Amino acid sequence: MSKDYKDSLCLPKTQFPMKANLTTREPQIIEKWEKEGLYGKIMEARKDAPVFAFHDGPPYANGHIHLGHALNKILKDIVVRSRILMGNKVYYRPGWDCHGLPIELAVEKEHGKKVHGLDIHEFRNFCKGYAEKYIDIQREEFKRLGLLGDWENPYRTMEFDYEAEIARSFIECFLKGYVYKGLKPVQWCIRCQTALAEAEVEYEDHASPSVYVAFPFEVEERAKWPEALKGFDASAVIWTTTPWTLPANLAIAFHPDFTYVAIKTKDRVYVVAEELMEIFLRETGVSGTVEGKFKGKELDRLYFRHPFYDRKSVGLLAQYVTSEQGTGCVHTAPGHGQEDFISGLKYGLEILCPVDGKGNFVEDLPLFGGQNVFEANQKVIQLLKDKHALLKSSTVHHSYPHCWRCKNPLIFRATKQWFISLEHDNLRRRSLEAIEKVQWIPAWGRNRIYGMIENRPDWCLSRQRKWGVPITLLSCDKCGEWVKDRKFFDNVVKAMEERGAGVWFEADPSGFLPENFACPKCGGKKFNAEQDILDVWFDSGVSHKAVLGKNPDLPWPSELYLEGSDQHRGWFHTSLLTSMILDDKAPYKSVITHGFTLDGQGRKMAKSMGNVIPPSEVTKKYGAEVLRLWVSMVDYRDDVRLSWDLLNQNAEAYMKIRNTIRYLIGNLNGFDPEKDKVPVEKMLEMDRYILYLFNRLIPKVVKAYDDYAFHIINRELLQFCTVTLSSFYLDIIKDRLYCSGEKSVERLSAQSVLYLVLVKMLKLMAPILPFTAEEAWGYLYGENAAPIHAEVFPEAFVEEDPAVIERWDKLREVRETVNKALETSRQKGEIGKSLEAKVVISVKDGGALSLLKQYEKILPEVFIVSQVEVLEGEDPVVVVPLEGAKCPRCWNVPVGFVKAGEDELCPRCAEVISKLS
RNA sequence: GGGCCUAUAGCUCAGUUGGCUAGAGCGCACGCCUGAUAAGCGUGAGGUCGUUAGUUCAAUUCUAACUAGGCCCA
Repeated sequence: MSKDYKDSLCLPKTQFPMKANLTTREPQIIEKWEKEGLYGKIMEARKDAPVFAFHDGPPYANGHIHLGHALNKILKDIVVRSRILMGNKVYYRPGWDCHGLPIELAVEKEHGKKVHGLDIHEFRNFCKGYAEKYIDIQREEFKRLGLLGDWENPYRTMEFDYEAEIARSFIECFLKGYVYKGLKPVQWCIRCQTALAEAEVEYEDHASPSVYVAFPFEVEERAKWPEALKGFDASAVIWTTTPWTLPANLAIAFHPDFTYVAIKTKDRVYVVAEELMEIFLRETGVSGTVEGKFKGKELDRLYFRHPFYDRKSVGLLAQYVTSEQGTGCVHTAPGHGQEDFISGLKYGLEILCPVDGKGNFVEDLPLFGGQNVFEANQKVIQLLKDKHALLKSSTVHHSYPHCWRCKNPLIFRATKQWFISLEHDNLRRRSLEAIEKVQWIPAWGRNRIYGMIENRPDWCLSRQRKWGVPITLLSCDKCGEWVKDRKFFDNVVKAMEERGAGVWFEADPSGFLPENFACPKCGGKKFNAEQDILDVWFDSGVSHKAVLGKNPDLPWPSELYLEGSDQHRGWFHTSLLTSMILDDKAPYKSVITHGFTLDGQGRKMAKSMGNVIPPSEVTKKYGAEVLRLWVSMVDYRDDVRLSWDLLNQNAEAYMKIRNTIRYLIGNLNGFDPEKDKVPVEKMLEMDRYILYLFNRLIPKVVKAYDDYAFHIINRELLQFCTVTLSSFYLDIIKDRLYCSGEKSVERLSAQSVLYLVLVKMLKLMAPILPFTAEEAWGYLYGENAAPIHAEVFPEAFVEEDPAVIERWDKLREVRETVNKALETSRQKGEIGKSLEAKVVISVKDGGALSLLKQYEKILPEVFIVSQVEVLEGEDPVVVVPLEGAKCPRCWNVPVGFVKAGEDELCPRCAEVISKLS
């Protein structure tokens, strides 16, 4: 029985725990970062460095963060951290969007009826408190993900100076002539006499009249009619469930690509869409024959006679015309419907709305003046019947919008609203031109936002709400002229800076007028103040004004915006428009979008589906690093999937990386880089080979950071750890590390590689795995070392020898063949571990033969076998199980033994032992 | 219904301007090791490249339609 030689080996040794215990360790590291002021230290270290301007899009201050937030903010954090390691100064100032309807609704829900009794200031205070509460909650949730930034000083759209900036920006838009007041249909409750937002609408079953109405073609234009109609006096038939809107009818919409048919009955000719003809005939009981067909586009701008007023109704084309119900000829009243309104704008129609806030027709409306709209339904139907315009009248039950407060049915009613004109000063065209100058990542983002800006209607800015920044305009009571006095606006903005946007509601805003101000138009002295507030999209849309350019570290324009792809319609869009108005330039140079988070099956995450994974549960179960690793694994430009299964996969990948790091640290035990580092040119060739491979990895990873292609980094780092290091290099050098003399050149050479790789690799992964990088950094350099997060990325650091790389790539191929042969032998039960084998390689190819001959001495090490013989011949690889005794120290089966004390050891071990004593 | 986008092994990704038997890692299966041990190593099985048509000598790659999914409109 030979003695135990374990003590004579240099086995890996470290306190770096194998078990990450992220759920408890991460919060400790975060606390440490805060305590030592890590972010301040980094900013200090980059004091004179070039600034990378990055602007945070503000999440809405409502509710807990969800996975989408986590994805977004972790991506941003990887950007921030990687740019810092590229040597830039990056000031990340997080923001929150604080105003708006969802918070108002939440406050109303929270406080119940009590809220209705509150005056506007008390109500706004409740809203403010609510937003603050959720900012605090979200801030903690974000910090838990390891996000680096100025969390003590975020920007908040409800901050007084921010509110003042919103007002100032709006005033600029107004004074530059972009802002006008126009009509727009909104959901309206005639009982509460108020506009309702979509979120306040409840859909319930409702019984409505259903009528088919004929609109005769204008006979005077017969020449322009489709051929099929020319011989007849034809009528287009519309279908509606709101007969009371017929007095406001100004148009009939057709689908340009639908086929329409002329149906001849015994006394008239009706036009309906071919696809809906059958339903039409069945519903109305009309019978007739098809006399001809034509496309909807032939009806563009033809005129029809209104069934009971002496006026025309124009034919227009619209994509929204459906072939699922109705007749394919859609009654259009621009004052009473969203789509009707859009079409009305497009065709230059009046936004006619002869209905007041109580739901009564205005007094001067012929035939129905003063009547309630719902009660007027039957009278309209009767009138249609009298005019022989009614084909059929019945009742339908369908889902219809109701007021969530009083539960009464709503109507669509045009109301006066403030708009930003897309045409004023060529805003639309200039914006489109600006889009071309921005780099969109991925590239299709350009098409998406371009199409939206190209086709969007004017921006409706006003909301009949309380929690927001008021539209600070006054109109003359006498002549209606809007006050454009600079001094007045300055006073308003100044007051807001001091006391917040609420000042507008405190007293009569006329008080902000200069003394003795009179209307320049009529000399009037009495003014009325607007009570509406601004769309919250305007708030966040001017963040570039309120946040950028006020601090040298956060300049305007921003280098980068990074948000979900829904923001092409949202923040990117509104920011662009306001910036074009205010500065005639986009506020960003490049824009990155990421996709949405879906479940493991690629389905949307929803409470009702039970597939929601809250970030807090991920950090609780796995830790932020695992979530961050997931973010870096997926190609975020497309939608991304997350499931517990996927997290598990990432937890294992994390363990692989962590164990590799741990092993490197463990084997560097006792290694003093100052004294022990072997210069590259004196290293063993295999060690240099690994260094070359790692050397190639560095620029690849740094470039991927620069390109924001994080999933490439994930793959490259993980593969380097598993393939190059763990299964190849580390496995091979075990013998050298453990069994060679502690300070032998063989061992120090390998340790030098481990050291270089570890230090540089930690920096490369620090943006993705900041906690782990920091933890390992501490084991290398001690707890008080300069933080890894203020380091810079490594650069390629050795001159590669391509011949070495080529030779070793080839040797690795041979190694694979040898492994297959060993496995076969193992399956046969001839050997267990590979050290029990001798390998005989026979090759014919001259080049390969000389290569193997050249390396014959170290091949046992490379293949992790005891002996290797290289022959010229045809048999590729023969595995010979070795029966002989193994060296009790290194477990190799040597060709010959050497006496060392009481035992026989292999020559190498004998020498090492002899030097020990 | 419209605009934009996506679809390659169970999962996450590669696949240069169309051209060898479509790759990797993970997972899985089987095995080895017990001196990285709640670790490490080896081997292997998995793909009609969403479907269908078209262009071409040749299509995962180009075109169209369809299907499924996502975002934004309506």
